[in-house]
Amino acid sequence: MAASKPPVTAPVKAPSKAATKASAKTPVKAQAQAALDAPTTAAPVFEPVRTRRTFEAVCDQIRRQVADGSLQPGHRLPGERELAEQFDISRSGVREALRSLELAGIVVARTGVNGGFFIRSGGSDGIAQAVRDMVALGQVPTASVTEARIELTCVAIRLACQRATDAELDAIEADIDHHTALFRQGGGSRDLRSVGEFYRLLARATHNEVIVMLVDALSEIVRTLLARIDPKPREDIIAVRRQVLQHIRARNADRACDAMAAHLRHLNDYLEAQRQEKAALLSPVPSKRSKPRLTGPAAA
Amino acid sequence: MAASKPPVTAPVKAPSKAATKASAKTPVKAQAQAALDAPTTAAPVFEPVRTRRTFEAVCDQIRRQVADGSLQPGHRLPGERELAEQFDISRSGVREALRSLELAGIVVARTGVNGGFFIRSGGSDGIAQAVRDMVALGQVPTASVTEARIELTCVAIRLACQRATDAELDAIEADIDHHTALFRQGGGSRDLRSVGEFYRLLARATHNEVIVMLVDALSEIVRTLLARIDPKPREDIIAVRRQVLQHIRARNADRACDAMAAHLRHLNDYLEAQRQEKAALLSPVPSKRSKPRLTGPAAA
DNA sequence: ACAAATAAAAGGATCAACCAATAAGTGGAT
DNA sequence: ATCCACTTATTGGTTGATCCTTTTATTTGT
Repeated sequence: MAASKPPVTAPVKAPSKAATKASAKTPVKAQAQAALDAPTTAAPVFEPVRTRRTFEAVCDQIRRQVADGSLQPGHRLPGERELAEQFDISRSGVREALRSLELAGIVVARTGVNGGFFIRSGGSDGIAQAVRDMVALGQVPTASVTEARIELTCVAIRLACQRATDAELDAIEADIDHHTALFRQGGGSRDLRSVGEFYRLLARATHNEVIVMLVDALSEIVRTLLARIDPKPREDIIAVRRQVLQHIRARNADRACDAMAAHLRHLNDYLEAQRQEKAALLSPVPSKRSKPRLTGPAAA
Repeated sequence: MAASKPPVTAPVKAPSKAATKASAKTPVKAQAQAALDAPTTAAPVFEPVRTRRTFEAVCDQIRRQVADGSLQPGHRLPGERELAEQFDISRSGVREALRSLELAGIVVARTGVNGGFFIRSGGSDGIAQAVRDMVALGQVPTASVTEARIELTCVAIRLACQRATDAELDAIEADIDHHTALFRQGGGSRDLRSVGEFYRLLARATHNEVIVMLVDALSEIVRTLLARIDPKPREDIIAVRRQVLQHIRARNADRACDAMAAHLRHLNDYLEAQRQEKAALLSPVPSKRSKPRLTGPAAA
């Protein structure tokens, strides 16, 4: 049966598929290893290449097919069991690969009959997650994040001034009106969640999806970074947004940028001050509450 | 023995750890499901929450500990087997979680005794990968990518004009000199690889790590997007870089930006033309060379 | 004292089940 | 004929046991 269908995917492992599966499994690893232990002698002209675990090879094959259009959004991959057979690896290996692709936002899993893994269409969470991880891990100060966000927002405003259609600007205005109503209504603290909608709509007016993705990601990061801090000047936010929108309508990029940047900077300072205040309260008791680390620093 | 060590990680699954493991395993999923099928009645005020597969819960716990500093770069996680015991899940689940974290650049695996999973320190490949995936998948036109890159580079230049130290600018100049030597030497096609170094150094002069990450990612994307197209104007590139550097040294952001943007736009046009030309050659034969898709479009 | 052999620890991979969710079919009651 | 409940097959989700490979620490032999 395996011979009847076209060899859609190249087996990840070795030459052929022996019956007992006790065939050689080393060649892939040998190649990877040879590329890996280049002893960093002269100029670093070599690609990272990295160790090739089986699931990585699977990921690469699928990624490549997505990249060159062989696999398009909505398409369905063969089932885990069938993929395992085609790649000639175990189902676990396939699953690890699919996990990774799913985490990266490439595919999405659906259970049940007629389920399976499908190529995703939209979604830009991947970038947000990546930036968030960098922030959490790389000791990037939050100031850098907010600054980058300010700069990117200004870029978006300038492009929007050149390209925004009336319909898009109307959508922004509708969003502002929506928020105004929520505030008047006494919408409590829950409305912080939709702060990003304004920026997303603004970015969309640039007609550049990459800008949308980046602005969206950074806005979301800042939002979660400074979450649960309750900012007072709500009316301010509304006012500034209306102001920025009017400047954009007038195609006056400079004034729109200035207003936006000043607002964001001010807001950032305010929130940063609160953060420091809160940190000062907590600093006499670094405490290590009850969250021990998994293990201590590594020996190496 | 399990009781002697502190409960470092909360078991992912249910209440307790029964001896036979035949205990209930539904509560986590039940909760997730309850949160999931909120029928979208009123305003979308709920967090995405998403279905909680076990490995996702594991990822979240580790991510959280990384985020709040309990786990810092260099630290070592317990072994897969021990983690499986602590989380009270199978080793496969732990592996899937660790795979995901590794793909995201959070941890790195080392085999052998005294090996294990370690928290990574640097690295910004995650963003590049995310953007690349979006491009491959989301049908983002390459023009959007290059435009975003141009805008971001200008942002970097402006910030660099404000903050760059002489040492940083000297480093850029050294890089340019290095490339000049390579070109004169007739370095062939290999030198395209290090195009990004200039932009990385430039971005680093902003003293904003997020900008560095973003510029780096976009530069790398553009580089791979337009790979194997051999640009003629090499001397041009060197000349423009020197020019931009001089403008930055003079703290003249506007002129530096203009020079850079004009150059990038021109280069982009040139490469885009080549791309279209190449596409025109290929279009009469869409061919589907020998790379069949895994399956056809989904029924759903 | 140094080198080779060995043991141990850790990730890497596989297999064979079984569980859970779900779309599609089946069949009876209205 | 229509509609609802039930069954079923398929597919991802999870488990645990078993083995392989790599790497370091230790032992052992000269």
